[in-house]
Amino acid sequence: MASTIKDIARRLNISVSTVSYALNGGPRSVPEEVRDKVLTVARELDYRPNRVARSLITRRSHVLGIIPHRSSRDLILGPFMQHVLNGILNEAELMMQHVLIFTRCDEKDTAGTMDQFLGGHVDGLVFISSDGLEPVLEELRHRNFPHVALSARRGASPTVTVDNVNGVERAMAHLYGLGHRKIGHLRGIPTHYDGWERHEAYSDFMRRHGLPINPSWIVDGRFTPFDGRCAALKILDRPDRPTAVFAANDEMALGLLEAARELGISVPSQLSVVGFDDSPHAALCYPRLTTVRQPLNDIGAAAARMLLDIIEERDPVTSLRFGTELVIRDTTARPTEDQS
Amino acid sequence: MASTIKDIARRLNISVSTVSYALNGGPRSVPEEVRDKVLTVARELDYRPNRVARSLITRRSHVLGIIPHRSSRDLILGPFMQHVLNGILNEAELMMQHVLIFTRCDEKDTAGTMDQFLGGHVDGLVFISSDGLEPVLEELRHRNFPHVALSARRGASPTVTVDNVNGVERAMAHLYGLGHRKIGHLRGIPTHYDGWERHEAYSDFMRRHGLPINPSWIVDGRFTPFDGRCAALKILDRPDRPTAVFAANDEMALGLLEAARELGISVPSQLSVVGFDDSPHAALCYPRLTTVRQPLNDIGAAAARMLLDIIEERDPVTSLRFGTELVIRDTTARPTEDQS
DNA sequence: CTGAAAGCGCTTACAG
DNA sequence: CTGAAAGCGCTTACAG
Repeated sequence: MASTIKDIARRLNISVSTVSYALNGGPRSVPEEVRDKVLTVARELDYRPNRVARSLITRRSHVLGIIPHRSSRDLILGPFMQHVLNGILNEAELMMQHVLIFTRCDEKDTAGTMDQFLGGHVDGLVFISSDGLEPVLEELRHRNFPHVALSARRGASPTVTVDNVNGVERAMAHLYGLGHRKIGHLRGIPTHYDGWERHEAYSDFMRRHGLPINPSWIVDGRFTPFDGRCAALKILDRPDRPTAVFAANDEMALGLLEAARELGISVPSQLSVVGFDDSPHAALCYPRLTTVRQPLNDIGAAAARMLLDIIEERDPVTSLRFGTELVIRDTTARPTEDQS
Repeated sequence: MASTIKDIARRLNISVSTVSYALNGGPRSVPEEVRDKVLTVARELDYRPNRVARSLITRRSHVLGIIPHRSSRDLILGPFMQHVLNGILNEAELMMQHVLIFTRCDEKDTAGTMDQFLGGHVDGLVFISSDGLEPVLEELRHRNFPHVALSARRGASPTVTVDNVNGVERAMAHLYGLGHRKIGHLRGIPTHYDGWERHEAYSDFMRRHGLPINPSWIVDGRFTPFDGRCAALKILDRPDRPTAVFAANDEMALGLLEAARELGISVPSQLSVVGFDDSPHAALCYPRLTTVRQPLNDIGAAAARMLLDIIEERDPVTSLRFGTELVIRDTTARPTEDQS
């Protein structure tokens, strides 16, 4: 059986309060010799403080909760989640917090979900995506429970987002500037806010420039290379295929590149491709991917910091939006004459 | 203020025990009408059970702890961690457990580290790597605290490992079979058990086949593409470069491919490359990477399951080793005549 | 200055 | 069958 402060107190014939104060170095001061004795006995007994008992009183666990996005039955950790999580973890470490990932998060069972979230295991929550979780966010707001959402509509809950509209604008303007007029889109999950916003921005650009939006040039995918490949096959394997495709993220663009290779369509000479994210592999694949960079690590770190600010009732910052940058590499070029 | 079972009990003039039994549906039975009233009031008061209070008594948090490997000051979530974590999360979900990632894990401060681990936040621990944490594992064993280690020497603590020796053997035999005799190695962190074991297996193969081991053909890296590129540059940018290189993981192999491209060395005609992992990008890069596949997701899932088995004192399974498979793609070929 | 006691929100033996 | 009580391991006002 593990030892407790009671055991230490008994051994030294002092009160538990003194032991507690000695162990924590405050707030009440303890004579140095007593403190030393407590520390010695603690070591002898292999004492480890029970943080759960403490957090029952202090109402702080020093753990940040993460709610991953679930694009299907199982949880897929793509580069987006990977790098955002990396940012969260590094920032959490600096702030001396741990990170708990909630696995079960049934959209239909709001009550059960709330039970998990509010059970005291975490001091606050970072939602990787708000997709399907509006009722949960709503209740969290109502209960005033600290939370931050990525990929969510700005306004209601505190958010850390990326400027999708601006990012897509850069990508599309680049393609348009090269001479592309027939531009397709590998769309993300439409209920996913970023996916939705990028598609909106794409459509908006096409309309504004009087370009034809061909429905068969727009196919959905769940942000994976596999989905990207399948979707790309549908778009590219037809006589009236577009001369360029903008993919909602790099993973799908990678799948698109693969599909093009399979169909013998050479990139960028016969097809231009732009992705979104600038995940590390965008620079390692071949041809190297032209893409819209968003600072995934920084977004994660900012979300973690904002969450702790809310938990500790500091600044009233409630939303942050990161800019993007177009990274031109080797998958984009002018369309060839006969294509236009 | 959030409501508690006391509030419910007071409202209905019944005891907290009855409320507790009603809410939990047992173990004591409660008349249906009382149960209904309790549930109604609970809803009215927006009652959420405090799981921390419960876990103080039951000594179960239903949370599995993860200790990531830290290759440098900050935590790097490469594909290895990504897919292992994915396996852990999916399995944890099936087992109704959440997952807590420990951010702070100072190798020098064993006591402080143990405080975190044993604080009651988690029921057990999965170590992504044992690198630098032997003293911690030792104490965990001594205290009989449930834990499982990946990338660790089999024997002391329960482990889930991959058969590195066999995997490397396949990779090397493939290169040797193609006619390669001058084979270099992009080595992982030597204190990392998998990295160490792969290097041992590489050396062993070279020796057994009477091949020359040239120290300048072996360079270390921390498993990242960036390190792979730097290391590869050292190996390749010299007159007596090897005709093939075996990289300790795919990420470094990807960096190697990039370095070769920069140096104008064409793969596979002038240089053969084999990686390890078969992470998704191995099939998406160009040329597609020949590599040793290990079932990362399954390894994570198995570790999670083994941990819960230990926590709940089921089977006495204490170690599991997964096999590998050579996936031949486009980065390996016979060496050209003039190279031999 | 230090000890006895209340209490965090639960679960569960123990009485009645 | 149900309530009063003890207790999980702590923290911290409250007495002395």
